[in-house]
Amino acid sequence: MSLNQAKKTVTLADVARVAGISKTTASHALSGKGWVSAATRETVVRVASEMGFEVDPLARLLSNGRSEKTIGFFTLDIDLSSRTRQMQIIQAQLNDMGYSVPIYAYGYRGRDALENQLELMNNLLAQRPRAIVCNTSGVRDEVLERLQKFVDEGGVAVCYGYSRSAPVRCDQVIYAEGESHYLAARHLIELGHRDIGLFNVGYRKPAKPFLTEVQRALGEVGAQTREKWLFGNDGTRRYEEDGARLGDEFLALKSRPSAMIVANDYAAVAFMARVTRGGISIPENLSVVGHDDDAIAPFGVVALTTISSSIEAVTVSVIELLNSRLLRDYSGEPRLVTVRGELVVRDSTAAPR
Amino acid sequence: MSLNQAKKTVTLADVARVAGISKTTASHALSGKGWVSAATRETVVRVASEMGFEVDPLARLLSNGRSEKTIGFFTLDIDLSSRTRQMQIIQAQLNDMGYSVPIYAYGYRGRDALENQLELMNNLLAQRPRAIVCNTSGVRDEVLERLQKFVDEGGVAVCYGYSRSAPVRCDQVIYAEGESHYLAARHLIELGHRDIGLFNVGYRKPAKPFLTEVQRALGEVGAQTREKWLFGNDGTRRYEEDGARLGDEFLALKSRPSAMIVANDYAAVAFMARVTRGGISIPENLSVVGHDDDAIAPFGVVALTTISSSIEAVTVSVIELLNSRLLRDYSGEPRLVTVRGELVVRDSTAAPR
DNA sequence: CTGAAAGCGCTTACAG
DNA sequence: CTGAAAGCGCTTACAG
Repeated sequence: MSLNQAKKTVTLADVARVAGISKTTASHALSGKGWVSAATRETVVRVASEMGFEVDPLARLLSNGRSEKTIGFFTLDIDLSSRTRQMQIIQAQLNDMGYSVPIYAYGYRGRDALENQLELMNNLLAQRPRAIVCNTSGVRDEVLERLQKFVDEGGVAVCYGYSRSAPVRCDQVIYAEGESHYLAARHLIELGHRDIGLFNVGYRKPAKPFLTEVQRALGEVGAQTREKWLFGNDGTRRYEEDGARLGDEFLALKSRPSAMIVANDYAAVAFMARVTRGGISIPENLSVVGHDDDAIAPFGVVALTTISSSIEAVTVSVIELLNSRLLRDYSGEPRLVTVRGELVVRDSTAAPR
Repeated sequence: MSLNQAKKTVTLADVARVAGISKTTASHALSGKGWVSAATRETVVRVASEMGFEVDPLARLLSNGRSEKTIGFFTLDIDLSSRTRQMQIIQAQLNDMGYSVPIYAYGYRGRDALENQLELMNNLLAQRPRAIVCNTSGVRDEVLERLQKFVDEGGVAVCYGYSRSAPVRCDQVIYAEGESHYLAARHLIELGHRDIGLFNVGYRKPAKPFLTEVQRALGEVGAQTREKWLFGNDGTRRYEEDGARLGDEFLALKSRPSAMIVANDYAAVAFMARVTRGGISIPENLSVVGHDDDAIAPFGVVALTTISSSIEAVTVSVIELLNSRLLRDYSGEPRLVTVRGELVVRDSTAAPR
């Protein structure tokens, strides 16, 4: 709008003037701090509501420090998976506790260059929230350093993410990703599989904890992974599209593994559909295990065996850690909670051949 | 943290003192506004960075009005569907244009009581963003009134949502939901179906534009909907769960329709899986059409025929409307852009029997 | 119980 | 080119 017709909003001073008292008293009356006679308070409250007065949170913040009722949520990617559902649940719970919980996210996967991440964190920090919940998945160390500073200055932060604990001295809950993949591999091995392929989302090839844990499981029975059967992607597409591509690559294989571990249920469901239509029947010719136990898992071409990533448990822990700091004033050492996945057997896995 | 050891952060005044100049000049040097000698500017910039100075956005805001570089995103529900992908894309584009785009959402479906909605909007407004993008789906009029006030005060807002244009005098893009369902119904009717069932998410029964448009299509061939075949839900579960329940209800039906229009692809996919395992084959015994063309649509038990909700088109329009106001300083009358869905035929529909 | 005054950290006319 | 001063809208010792 070119004409900045900003209607003068009503301020505390206006209220005070109309009510015939000082700003100080008006402030006290409205906030409930300090002493004010019942009569005065009543007048002020009435006048304020008549005039449509609302305190400017900015001014309040500037004059008194931290924003007590807001908790910032930092996450790089809001994907269409249980992970986002998890964020929602955390947010909902905090809302119920009376906090405002704006989400600082940066578009979708593949856009989170360091510079963008830093800016995002700075924007969040600028709100001076009471606390910060940080999904550390994909977050760079430089960004976590800023978070560390926030903590050092007396802010409370709770981080959650995969495998490695983030380099921040704050409460954390981590999901033991490697162990989960180990579970998946063990399940397949016990069924008799030795030729196992891997697919990871967001990495060119299955990376660290995923790959090594599957190799460990395989090693226990004298088997190993094969380079040809290691798949990944660049993490910019949707899970289903990645899964379908994987299906194409799989169908093009000269020699195929008898089982696939696909690190995302949506990708796994799309993969199964593509491969089934390519003539492979699951689980007769191919076993598939997913990851996350997303809502879609039971409803694909065949009900998907998967690893529950304990969305629930992570959520509960995050809230609990936060509560102990916020409500119970706990101020001890940072705590680390580890959550494990569980195997959920459905119909997509069976003995090979 | 009980001991509020907040390290004194460095302020503009500190920088000015160390650089041996006034706050005014320091401010000018840093912001690039007003005249400052090159030498002074250089000194100030160096000192500032040495001291790790960063302007407090709050103070800046309080002293100069609106927050130029932030655009607030208001949406009630971040569901796990294309709708969220759409939000991400809009956010990403705005990020690329240099805006910070915090998301103000309120947990998940079913939690958005008026009171909560209002508070959410107030929190967003408190940021004094340059602009607001508002997904009006499910948003109450009282909340939109607040948004109207924002617009009246010179803020720019763009709303987008289903069917009805929101009661706000601002640019809007609406998705013609009713027409889309009409398309779905026509498609089925042309295939020969007369017995069509409906499922809507978030409503107890298929509501206004959905129901009436399907009835219109049916009316054109002298057919009509049947009360028994109208399904809905309360909108608090995940789409897949809703779809599975629908499947159970469908299987329990004494007489069944020959086709179902399911207003969400995830629900439709789960519905198909459940019903298929219950012995119904699609499309031989039952045709199904979904809605949204979500990423999952092609990958269920059978590839789903659906209506694309033109996520892309909505996104483009929202950005364009925003740009014309923000970049090109357009300040004319509010504009209304209508976007239509398109039928995407896949394998879940065929002639009945 | 009430109020004058200082202060939060910046920006911006306005006067040199 | 530079700076003293007022102001953004509130809160909070501190003094009545």
